[in-house]
Amino acid sequence: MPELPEVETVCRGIAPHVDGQEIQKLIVRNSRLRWPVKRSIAKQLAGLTIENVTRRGKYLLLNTSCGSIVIHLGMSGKISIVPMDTPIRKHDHIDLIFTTKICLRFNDPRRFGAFLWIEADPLQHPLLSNLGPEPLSASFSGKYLFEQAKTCKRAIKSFIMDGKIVVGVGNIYATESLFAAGIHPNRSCNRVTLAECNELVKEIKRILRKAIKVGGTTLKDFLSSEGKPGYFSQKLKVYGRAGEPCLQCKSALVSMQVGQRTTVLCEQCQR
DNA sequence: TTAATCACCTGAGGGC
DNA sequence: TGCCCTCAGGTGATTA
Repeated sequence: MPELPEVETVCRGIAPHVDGQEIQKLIVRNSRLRWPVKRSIAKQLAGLTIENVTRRGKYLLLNTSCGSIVIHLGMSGKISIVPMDTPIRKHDHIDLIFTTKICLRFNDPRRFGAFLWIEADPLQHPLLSNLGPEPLSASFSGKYLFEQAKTCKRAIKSFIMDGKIVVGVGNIYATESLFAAGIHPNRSCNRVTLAECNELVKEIKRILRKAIKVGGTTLKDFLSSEGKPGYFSQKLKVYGRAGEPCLQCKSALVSMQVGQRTTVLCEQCQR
């Protein structure tokens, strides 16, 4: 399931293949993604050149001179760079074919992903304009998190997974970061101190950087654009380990629901 | 205004 | 072996 490190890995993986490429055509085999893919955009895209590939939160932006293709991988989305005559597999919904006969292929079994064409500054689009800071940027600090959290009564885990607060922190990294910071995921935001916010932000940044370095986390669904798995799952300390001993205190890790998401925690180490 | 819940969707895994 | 059921999860929309 792609989170920020996975999307960053894909972004870095596809950029060398698509930067400067001229779009020949768009093939939409299945338009039923999170939002219907308008087949009419194929005419608009033909002839445009991808100037660069960037990322905002979990959105990939393929930027051209007159707009951007915005891709979200959802829960199970994968992007691969393949020769255009590569056989179609199940769930290969979209092909973006370049004049060099290279194809950017979007595969998404669960179809929670998105493929949009935005004819303006994508960062002003409603989907992206309200997003919080990038977690690895200087603007995401302990002080920022504390200021946002101090008047809020939500569970801290739901809070740091809210894209309006900070982008790109999904269930896996929120779970791991809260364990590393020793904070119970169900604690109300307004009961988290500035010192704890500093520690939590430090851990979020550390864990995300580490995950990016090894290419993301492979659980059931994620492979990079080159088909390689990420290796961060081998470093997870709590996620997916309910019932197993805590690596710090040896007591059994427990599983609970926070904001309709499964969370694993150590009740001894997280308060 | 804020927070919680719902809906979307399919593959994996377990039970029978 | 095959069928059925449950679970997993990101995020916008809806509801309380």
